[in-house]
Amino acid sequence: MTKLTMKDIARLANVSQPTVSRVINGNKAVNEDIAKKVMKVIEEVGYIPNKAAQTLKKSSSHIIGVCVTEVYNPYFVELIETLEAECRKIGYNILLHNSKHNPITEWESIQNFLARQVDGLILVPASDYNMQRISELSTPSVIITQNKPQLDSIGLNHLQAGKIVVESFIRAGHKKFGFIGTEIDEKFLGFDGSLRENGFTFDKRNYVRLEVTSIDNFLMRRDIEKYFTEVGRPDFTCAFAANDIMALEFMKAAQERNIRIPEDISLVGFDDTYLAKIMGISSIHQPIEEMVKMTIEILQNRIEHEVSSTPVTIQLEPMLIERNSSRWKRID
Amino acid sequence: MTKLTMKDIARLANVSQPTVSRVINGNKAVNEDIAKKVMKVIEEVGYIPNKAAQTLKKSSSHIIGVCVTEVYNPYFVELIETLEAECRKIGYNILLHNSKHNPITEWESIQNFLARQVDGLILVPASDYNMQRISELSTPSVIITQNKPQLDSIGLNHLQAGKIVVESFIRAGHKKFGFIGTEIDEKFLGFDGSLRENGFTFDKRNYVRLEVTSIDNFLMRRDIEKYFTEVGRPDFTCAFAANDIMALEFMKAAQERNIRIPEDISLVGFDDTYLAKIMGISSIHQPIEEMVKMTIEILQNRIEHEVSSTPVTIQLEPMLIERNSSRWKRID
DNA sequence: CTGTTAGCGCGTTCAT
DNA sequence: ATGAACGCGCTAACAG
Repeated sequence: MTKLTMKDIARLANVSQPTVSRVINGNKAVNEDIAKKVMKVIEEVGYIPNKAAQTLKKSSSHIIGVCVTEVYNPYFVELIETLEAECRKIGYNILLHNSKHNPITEWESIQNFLARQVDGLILVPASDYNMQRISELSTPSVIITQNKPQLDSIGLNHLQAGKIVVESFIRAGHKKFGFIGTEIDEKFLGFDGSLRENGFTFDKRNYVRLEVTSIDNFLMRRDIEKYFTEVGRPDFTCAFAANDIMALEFMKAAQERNIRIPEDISLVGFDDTYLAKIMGISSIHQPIEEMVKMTIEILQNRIEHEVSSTPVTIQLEPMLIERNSSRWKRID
Repeated sequence: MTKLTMKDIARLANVSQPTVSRVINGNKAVNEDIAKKVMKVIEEVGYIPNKAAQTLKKSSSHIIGVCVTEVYNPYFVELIETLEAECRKIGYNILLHNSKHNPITEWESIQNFLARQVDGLILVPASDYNMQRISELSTPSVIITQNKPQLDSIGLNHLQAGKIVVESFIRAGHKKFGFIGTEIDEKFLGFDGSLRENGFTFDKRNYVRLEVTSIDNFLMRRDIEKYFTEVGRPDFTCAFAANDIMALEFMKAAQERNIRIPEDISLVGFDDTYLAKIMGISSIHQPIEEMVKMTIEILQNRIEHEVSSTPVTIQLEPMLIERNSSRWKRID
């Protein structure tokens, strides 16, 4: 079966090609009987309009380009799934790329999106590197999970997240604090800042540092093992991990050294993914659905109304979900 | 910055539009100086060719449509990531859909792929429902993870996987066998068949059955809880789970009831995902990279040579990776 | 080597 | 209400 075009349908239905176009696009100005006949032919032969031609003609593809930084973390998978579902509801498809935290790759992806005539971009940014030129694009874009001044963005208050965790640790009687992550980000700054506010200081040796490039099981485990080898038994009684995977990896590595969670070390993760739920790890909840819905609303607005006013910045508040990994009162 | 076309570049470089096209497509029959000038202009203004127009002209989009059944299982995430990486290497993008085990959704996705002029399809089938009409498409397609007679397919020998697991259980001294899954599939048939061959029978009450629709943490857990509530302490000393998530959920639910893994119940999962690695769950390894590479090779062949010979069927052999969840000799 | 011409499949005037 | 004609941006065939 060779590809059919509108012309073929027109011939089969004894009408002109524009009439077929009108029928397909629900143009009312067309005789009902003719419309029915055309529809019948379309059904019979299984004709599907060529979106490349439609895109070319309307300079709109009904595709949203999405670029995330990783998919190892189930949080992003859930994010993508929700994005896809919500986009589908309003008639958009998603073109998905993975920058793997690499700004060069991110920019290549964006070029590709533009070449494919996407109507909008949704980005989990790999770094600040591309933000400026993204803001200069004629294609509207929204940053998700983080806030960036130059662009429409919708993120979580990471500073506040760090603070919430510190406060819960302090309430539970902890005095020595650990952090598990890849970099000095806002989560850490909130964590560190809140410690100071409460009269504590963060001991740098309690930073379990993973490489940004350690985004698989083997590499993360290696970094954590390295920490234990260098430091021995950790000098903290509670720890905040930058995401649930890190929390889980740390928990397993600790348990193998007979460090009990939460008795010896209380643990809080980030993202509140299914991993945290299954494993009973406390975690900072990110309201994915809310974020996604707002993101798409903003984007759709930009696409349809093209109002290039000042960037919209929305910041959602984090919530700590307490589970067994941190349900422990410290008495000493 | 409004969208630029080849015509604009041509004007800026004082050449004709087809010359720009030649330069971009690396056509050698073009004066070097002119080529350089054109390239310079392209660089300066940041021109990107319109792929919708290219697609329309060449009736080839350089897109592969991929439709999977779920993304909750990290196995599929890894599969998708590998597919994307391999496709990118040969200049293809991926359009990703999720059928959520629904054949209707699957067919809609395929229609969408065809509308977008994809050059090929890669499918994790939702059921046999669409196989026939997929085989009648003019767009080449390959089924991955399972074997289907009508189509090119590359899968794992699931029967053999069930058999391997049974044999390892028997060697460890087990006599009462459990299965955790959603349906009577080949894994189960291999498991059950091998039990018979070895003089055992599978007790239906030892089937921990999850709904096909239970593809998230909450629902799977509910199904497993239901099993424990109905059956009480399971009457098996070893169990084979249809995937790693199920294995993990079962493990956690069991442990909460003071059933020890592996001492009381030895456990083997399926897919050998990072979950199994982190949690020390034995699992059947699926050679993702090998599968993906072969899939793409077959597809590329079909796309380029269009040889519609008989379907290619490749079946890879499973391998059991033993970890702590089943390292236990049963003596009774 | 380069420019002119045509046409991919569709939506959109403009006539009728 | 319908058809003829045009053009979206690009590649390919053909002249010159």
